[in-house]
Amino acid sequence: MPRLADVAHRAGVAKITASRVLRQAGPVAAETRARVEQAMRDLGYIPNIVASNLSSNRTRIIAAITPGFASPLIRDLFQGLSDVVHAQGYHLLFGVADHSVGEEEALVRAILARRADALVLSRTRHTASTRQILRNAAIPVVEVGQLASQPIDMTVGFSNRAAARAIVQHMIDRGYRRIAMMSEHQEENPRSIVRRQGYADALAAAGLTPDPALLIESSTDLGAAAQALRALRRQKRAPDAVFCGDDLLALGALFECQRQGWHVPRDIAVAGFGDLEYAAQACPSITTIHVDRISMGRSAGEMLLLALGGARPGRRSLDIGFSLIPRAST
Amino acid sequence: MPRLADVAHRAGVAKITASRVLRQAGPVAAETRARVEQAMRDLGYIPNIVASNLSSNRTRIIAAITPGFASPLIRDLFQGLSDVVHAQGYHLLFGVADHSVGEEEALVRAILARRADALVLSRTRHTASTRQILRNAAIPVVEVGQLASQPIDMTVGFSNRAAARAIVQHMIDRGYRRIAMMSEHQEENPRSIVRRQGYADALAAAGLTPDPALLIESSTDLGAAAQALRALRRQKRAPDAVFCGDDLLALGALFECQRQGWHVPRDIAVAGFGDLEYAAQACPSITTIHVDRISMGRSAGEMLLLALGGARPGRRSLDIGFSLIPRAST
DNA sequence: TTGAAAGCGCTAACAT
DNA sequence: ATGTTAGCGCTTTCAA
Repeated sequence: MPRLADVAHRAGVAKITASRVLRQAGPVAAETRARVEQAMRDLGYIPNIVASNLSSNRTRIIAAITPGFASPLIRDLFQGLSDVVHAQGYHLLFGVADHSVGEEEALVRAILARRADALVLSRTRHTASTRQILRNAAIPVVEVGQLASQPIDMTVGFSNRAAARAIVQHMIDRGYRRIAMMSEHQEENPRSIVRRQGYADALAAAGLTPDPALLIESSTDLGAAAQALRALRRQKRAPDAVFCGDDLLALGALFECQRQGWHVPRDIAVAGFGDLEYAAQACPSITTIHVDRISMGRSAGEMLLLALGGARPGRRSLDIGFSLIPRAST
Repeated sequence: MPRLADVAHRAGVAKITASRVLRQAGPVAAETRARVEQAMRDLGYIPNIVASNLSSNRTRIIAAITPGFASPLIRDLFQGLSDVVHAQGYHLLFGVADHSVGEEEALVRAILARRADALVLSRTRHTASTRQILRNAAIPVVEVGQLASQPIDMTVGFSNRAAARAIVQHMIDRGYRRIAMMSEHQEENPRSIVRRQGYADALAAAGLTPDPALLIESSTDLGAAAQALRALRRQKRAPDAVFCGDDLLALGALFECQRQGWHVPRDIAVAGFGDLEYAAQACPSITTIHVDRISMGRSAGEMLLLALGGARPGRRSLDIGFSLIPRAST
């Protein structure tokens, strides 16, 4: 493989001049530049960025730690993020930490060892030692999704609690009184906890007594959601509405209603969370919370790029908000 | 930041000995090892993998070029892939090439410049020069998804054509005769082309005359699918069945049937592709093609790891197949 | 089992 | 505008 020295030799210049052409940095005469570029083409030169990384102490790698690729949040987030950072020559390196926070810590170490320039965390709970390691590393870090109350560095997201509260409030306004909540097990999805808090907030604000029998867990699976809905309906005092912590659960509940011949929203109202592609088109369409996930990713990327550019902007926390989308299902 | 030399000094050994402990390579006395490990802990040492990369000429980075994160195929594929490669200390680096093949070539160059040890391509059409560059680079490459007929190196996937043929064949067997096909525009999704071929294969095998009026395009969007279905039904000789090139389109079509009061499958049968989570639970459940996407990703990872381990296995092409899942919608 | 010396291919800092 | 020198922090090779 040709090295920069080979290019320089062929162009009749010193290595550093070829390097300047490569990086488009520093002053190079147009004529010299052309000669070097020609030499690069002639040799089929592909720079060794690893060497560049070592020498310059920057990798142009942004690492991202995620619980997996499954969720639409993650998917759109990374779409927006990669759009923004690719445009500046950065690449995204992924670490998947599905399970424990301990796993996260090991990943953080591995990523620091790779000298990533910046880090994206799509989870806001971390071990104390993870926080410490990251503070020491002094690279830009952005926590994204649920807005972090005590960010390690920066955070972009929205309040799941406020959003859940808003949608339950909406159901109360519509006249529903026995509102159930179906959500994932908290271990699986930490957001369930805060969404439940928002649900409780709304009930409390309306002076409604929460009924533990109306809280039901379901894995993220339409079949499980259908089963959970049946369980709710079997109760003596069945709910007149159900808030699902996720549009996928809402869709499962909706299909179950169709199978059983329960009219939505007359027999039971259904609300979801996330505004996934099918929520607007379902029959009936599903009331939900919309979050601009792609722009969340973009904003995260922009904050990182700004920080990488040396600017340490005032705003270390960006609440991108949410919107309530009332539809036919409530 | 502490360097390996600092660790070595503190442990009273030479750099190389500390290096051997770090890499768990080469012979080190248990007692020496313990001293070095203690020194690492004392100093909070985090190795500089960039330096290691340069020196050893391996990065333990597997790069993946994808058209985006949106599709379930990509999502599950990378889930499986990352599971397998993380376990061996490899990390995944992403490049998104949504648009042109020219963009892909630039990305391939960038990735080779980063000295990725291996590459995953989730698209099987490439420029001649991309193929050439990759051949020269001589790193393991796996093309995944649609099984490549002329793989650059290795390929894991299935035949979209055979799968489409199978499902249309199934519809014919069920007695449907005017079978429409709804699919994405080929520019957006190259798989549409081969799925259409499979559709044509099945019609031809059954001696049915293909009717161009029954071919309709729709973007991957439930609203667009609903609109496309209405257009099909408005025709003088309306179809009695529609094969959607994607479960999402099938879901959109199904919802439209619900809204219009068209009975599925009596008024019109609907089939999809992909067996997404909602296909089994929809009302009625949707006939579709199932592909084990996660295991496809795992297999791709295993092939790469094998090749990286020096083995150049006989099988450079792995067809993981598909299965037809007949359900209530047909 | 341990170590000394010589790079890996590039860029930073300081000339000229 | 161009060049020289000296590393970046590790691993390889060879030797003891």
